[in-house]
Amino acid sequence: MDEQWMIGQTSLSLSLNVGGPTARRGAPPVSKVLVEEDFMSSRKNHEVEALEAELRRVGEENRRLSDMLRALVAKYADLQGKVSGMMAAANNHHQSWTTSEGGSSASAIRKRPRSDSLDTASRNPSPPLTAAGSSGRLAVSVTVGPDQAECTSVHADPSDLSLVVKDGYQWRKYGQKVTKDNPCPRAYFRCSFAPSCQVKKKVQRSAEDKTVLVATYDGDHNHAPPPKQQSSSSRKSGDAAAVRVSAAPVLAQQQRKQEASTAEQVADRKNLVEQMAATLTRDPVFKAALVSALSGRIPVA
DNA sequence: CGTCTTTGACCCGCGC
DNA sequence: GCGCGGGTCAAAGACG
Repeated sequence: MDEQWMIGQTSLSLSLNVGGPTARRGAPPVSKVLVEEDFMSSRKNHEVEALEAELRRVGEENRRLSDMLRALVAKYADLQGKVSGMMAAANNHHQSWTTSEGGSSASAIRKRPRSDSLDTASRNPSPPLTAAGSSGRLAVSVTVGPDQAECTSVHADPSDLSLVVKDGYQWRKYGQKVTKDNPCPRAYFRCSFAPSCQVKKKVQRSAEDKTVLVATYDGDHNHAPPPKQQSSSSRKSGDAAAVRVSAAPVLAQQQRKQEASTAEQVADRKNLVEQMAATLTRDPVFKAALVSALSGRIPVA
């Protein structure tokens, strides 16, 4: 976005020459015509003045909007830095409790089904996986309520009005409701990958920040996440219905498909891990967070 | 044609 | 008992 260009565009100088006598050539100097021309000229002058006033007003507004935009961009950069820091810290924290703490911390954060899956990107506080085609969505935070409901806030494209949080699972929307405390509607989803899976998901835009989608997960999946190539690429919600119609054979089929594509997935994951590692090591924020985390663990003399 | 989303209606729990 | 609000159902239309 080129703000300077936009600002520059507002300083328009209209070289208008309205109602000038040059337009007429060879016409006899008739007084009546002159009077009319004077009248027209003064009228058009008024119009020009009005237009110029309007232009000035629009220019002012444009400057104001530009200032707001600059402030917004600054805030965005600031927030982005903070998010990077948080994600680096979360990664560090995640590693610390998965590697050193074992069972005790598992009660604080509910274990996720197959959390190593690539498709659970939006549920894990990991860097944004742009390669996964998540349309610019960015997981910001994951919290767990006392009733085992896991709450995920996802930054969404404000222009995207859908309440879809891509987490790699297949969801079937079964309801939508406007709640009292939030003008944005809440959408209700059920896991459609396995008919026996009782997981439910509620997705609602945050009342404070409408670009934030808040997804509340209720329950645990009793199945592995669907293979990546089947999730919401060709279809909006994948092959959910086939699973519902005849569960057992299709599930077996899914398992076979999964086994067949395991080698492919392993290669994909390797690639992704390498990409993520390269990205992270280039990121100065991550480096700084890593240094501070390591210096906290390794006593520096 | 099968499946999904939409949306109004219905159900149920809770507070008064 | 009544009203309110959240959650779910199910018919209808859309879509691939």
